[in-house]
Amino acid sequence: MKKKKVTIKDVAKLSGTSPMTVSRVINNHPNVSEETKKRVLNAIEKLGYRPDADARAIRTGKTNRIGIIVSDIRNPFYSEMVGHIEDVANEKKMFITFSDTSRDVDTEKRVFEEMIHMGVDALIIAPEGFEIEHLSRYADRTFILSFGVHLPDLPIAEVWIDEEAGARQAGEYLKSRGVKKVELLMGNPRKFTTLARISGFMKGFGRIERLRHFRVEYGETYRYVKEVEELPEAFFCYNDLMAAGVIKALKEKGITPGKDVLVMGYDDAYIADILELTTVKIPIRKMVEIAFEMIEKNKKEKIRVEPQLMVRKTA
Amino acid sequence: MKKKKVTIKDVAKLSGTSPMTVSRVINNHPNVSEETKKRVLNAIEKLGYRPDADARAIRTGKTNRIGIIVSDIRNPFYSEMVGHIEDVANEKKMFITFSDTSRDVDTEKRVFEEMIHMGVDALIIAPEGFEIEHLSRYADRTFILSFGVHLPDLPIAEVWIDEEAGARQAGEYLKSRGVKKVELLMGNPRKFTTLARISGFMKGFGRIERLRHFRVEYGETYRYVKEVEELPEAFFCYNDLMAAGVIKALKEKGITPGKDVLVMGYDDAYIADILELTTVKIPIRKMVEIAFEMIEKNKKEKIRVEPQLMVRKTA
DNA sequence: AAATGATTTGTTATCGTTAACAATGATACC
DNA sequence: GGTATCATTGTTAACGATAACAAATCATTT
Repeated sequence: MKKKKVTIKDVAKLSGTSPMTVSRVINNHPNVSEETKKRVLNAIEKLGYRPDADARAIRTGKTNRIGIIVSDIRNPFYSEMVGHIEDVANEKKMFITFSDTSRDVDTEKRVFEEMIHMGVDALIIAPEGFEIEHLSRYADRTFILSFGVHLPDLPIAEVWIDEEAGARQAGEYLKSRGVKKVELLMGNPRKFTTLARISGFMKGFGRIERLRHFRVEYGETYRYVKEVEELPEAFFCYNDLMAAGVIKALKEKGITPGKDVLVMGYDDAYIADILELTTVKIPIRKMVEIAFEMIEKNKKEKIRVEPQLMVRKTA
Repeated sequence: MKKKKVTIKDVAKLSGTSPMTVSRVINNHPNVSEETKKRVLNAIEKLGYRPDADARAIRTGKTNRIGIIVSDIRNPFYSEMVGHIEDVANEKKMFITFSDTSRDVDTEKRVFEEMIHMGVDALIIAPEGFEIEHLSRYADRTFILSFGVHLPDLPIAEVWIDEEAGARQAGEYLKSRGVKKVELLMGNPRKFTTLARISGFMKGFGRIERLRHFRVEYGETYRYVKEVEELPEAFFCYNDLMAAGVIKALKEKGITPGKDVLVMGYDDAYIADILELTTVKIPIRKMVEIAFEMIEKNKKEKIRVEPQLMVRKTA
């Protein structure tokens, strides 16, 4: 049924050389005569040979694979992130081994361990609930990079988002618009990110009227706002998806976002553009570039990036 | 710097057995005495041993990897698809090797070949521009499954979407609403999918007023509708993203989608819900389940699924 | 022409695991 | 007791590639 594999030996035989010579050809080693090189390449072409990545990995220790772990690929922030990483990986002809944990901490833990053990040249994680000790146990096995979250005590690379600064801008902006009563619609209160956004916002805005935590899903805030009786002057949401839920609920109540009630999101996913949502932009593309730079140079630094206010129509 | 790898030999030494016995333990072979099993497991625990996936792959031919190739992970249809596949893969403890071709045909060709050669147990593709011969050359090397697109002449597995039937429903619906003049805002005219949706729609609706092709991006239709002078009574869009662009443009023109002009999308991505978009739902979750069923049973069939009309507010 | 050095090629061993077979020890049966 | 039977364990070789070394070839110098 399945065609048998063409190996380096087949190529060697057909081209009348040794496996080693073939290996040298496919790896562009300098000391191969033009003539044999040609013969080998012919044979490769004729047989449709391609080196076996796994065999290489086992011998050289280099896998040419980058692992990515995110908590929910359906969230535009993460699709955006993965999309950009893919762009770069394609350029460099690397493969991506991808995992989505569905925000489940146990799954997260498991796939993290498995990725380390299956062998990746670098592992990019957008940590949701990683426990510190757990992570640090493996920090010396692979190049691990935290994408977004700042974990000061861990000896791993980071491109971290200064969430405090970002949320603070949002707070200051809403304050400057004369808002007095805000309600925050946040995510998981045990996540660093959530905490940072809350505290940042408060630094910029001052006292908060109300604070609620939801699962980071569009339907959650929709249902809440739909049912709530007393509306604030403004909502600041954990991300754009949740803001989308708010907007929809408001509209159904006959309330115009941006006029009667202000709504702000976070991330600047593409729905923000579609909905004219005022939000805080995270520079994903730039972050990915920095990440690859660090991976390539094996620099285990912690680089900070700052989000930026995007004023549109809803606030 | 990097910690050296713990291998099966280390475990054997520590537990006073042979590598083969250890192998048997980790693979749950029956004939291992309880006693040695315990000793081995202890040693594994103590050393933090995990089998090397690459070594296994090379020896057994099974990689435990599933390859996915999509054209744009930022498109909600594909994030949804990948998300569901991940859910199942997680259950089965398989890894996913993922590739995004950015709709580039050459990249698509390249990663396809590379995936085949790097070794995956199955390869799920959502083909954009695959050329037939190219695909069939590899059809006997790996289990290849086309997700969505119907390629009748190719000897590969499929869970294909009956786009004609889906688009036809849309056409019939719009006709039943008394619409006379429609405009179709479609994608790449060389894609099977595009063609099927056009012809299906015409079967349901009849004569079409106008037909345009765009890159499958939100901004494209937005700019177009923004500038166009004469509006039809209804738009039927290639997907929800493009419909989102239309809606935004209409609103900016002071036109209410669903009242003055009807707008329909396709896919039923989550923005459809957010925007109250009338659309055609593709049953992704179900498709993924069928796909895995086929992969597991090694059944090279072509299963058809039918989309379903979702009436909301914009049409 | 012999010696030297540089270039090109081949050999052997190994990466971590498992398949196939061999060996050991225990148990059962006549 | 001796042999057949079974469960358990170990040995060897191999998967496909490459690193490290050795050998062969060629060109260059004296």
